[in-house]
Amino acid sequence: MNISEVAKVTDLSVKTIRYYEEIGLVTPHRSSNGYRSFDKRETHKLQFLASARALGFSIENCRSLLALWVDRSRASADVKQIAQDHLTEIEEKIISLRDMQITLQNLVRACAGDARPDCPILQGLSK
Amino acid sequence: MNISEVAKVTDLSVKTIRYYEEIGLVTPHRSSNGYRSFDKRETHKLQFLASARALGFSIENCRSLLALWVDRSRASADVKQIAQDHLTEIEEKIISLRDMQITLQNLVRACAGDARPDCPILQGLSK
DNA sequence: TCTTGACCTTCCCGTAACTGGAACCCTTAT
DNA sequence: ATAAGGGTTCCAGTTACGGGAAGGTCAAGA
Repeated sequence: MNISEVAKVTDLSVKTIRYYEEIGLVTPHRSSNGYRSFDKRETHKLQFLASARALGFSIENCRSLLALWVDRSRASADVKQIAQDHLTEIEEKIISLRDMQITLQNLVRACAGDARPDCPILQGLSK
Repeated sequence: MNISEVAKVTDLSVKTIRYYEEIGLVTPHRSSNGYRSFDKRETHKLQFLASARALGFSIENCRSLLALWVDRSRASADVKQIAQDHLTEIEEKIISLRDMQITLQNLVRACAGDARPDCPILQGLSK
């Protein structure tokens, strides 16, 4: 499969796939004309990467997960550790965003949002 | 005030303050020795910026908010618009993170996390 | 006076994970 | 012959700074 076809089935952009090759996540063969050629295995890797990225794993975590995925003798504990750590990060981000949300909601609610200059939002920010 | 002192009172890093000057958010005077010298006004701007950044506003939004802040003839509607848009972004991020969280929680729960290779997390990612 | 240490300066590189664009090659159809 | 629609590489830009080098400035102590 050529790159644009793989892009379609994996729902990744052509640019992204080239980037993943550049950083060593996939290693497609090359046709005689120099075009990348993706077999089933490399395509499946890209699908795996797409799923992991969709769950917010960093590229480096994806690299680790991919290595565990191809390693038949892995321990599931190693996978779980990565996932658990990532989950913790997600929870922290949610908490941080929620704090911002609450503060902002209060400011927005208090602001008339009309033509007058008085603005509780700006007041809140200048303290 | 010299830069390190301002850094302390604003709780911004020295690097960050220099960066804010570079992109035109603040314009400190210079002492005869070339050191930056922050008066009350510039220091207050930095405090404003620190608050806005803490609420997750982008630098460009901070620039707009700062302009409205110094503009005595602003309409509070303009401020509210920026805040409301940002609030929407935050809500979208939270939703996205919560989706990831739920999916990941299910995978992590299903994974034994022991020495065996069987791993529902990897299975979930390879679909 | 000299030196030491703590300031300050500018300048340049690196980060994450790509995206956009330029310049150019390959293939197929008209 | 040419045009359209693939493909290729390489370079620059994105966000909001942080790290570090090379070097000027200042106040205090020996």
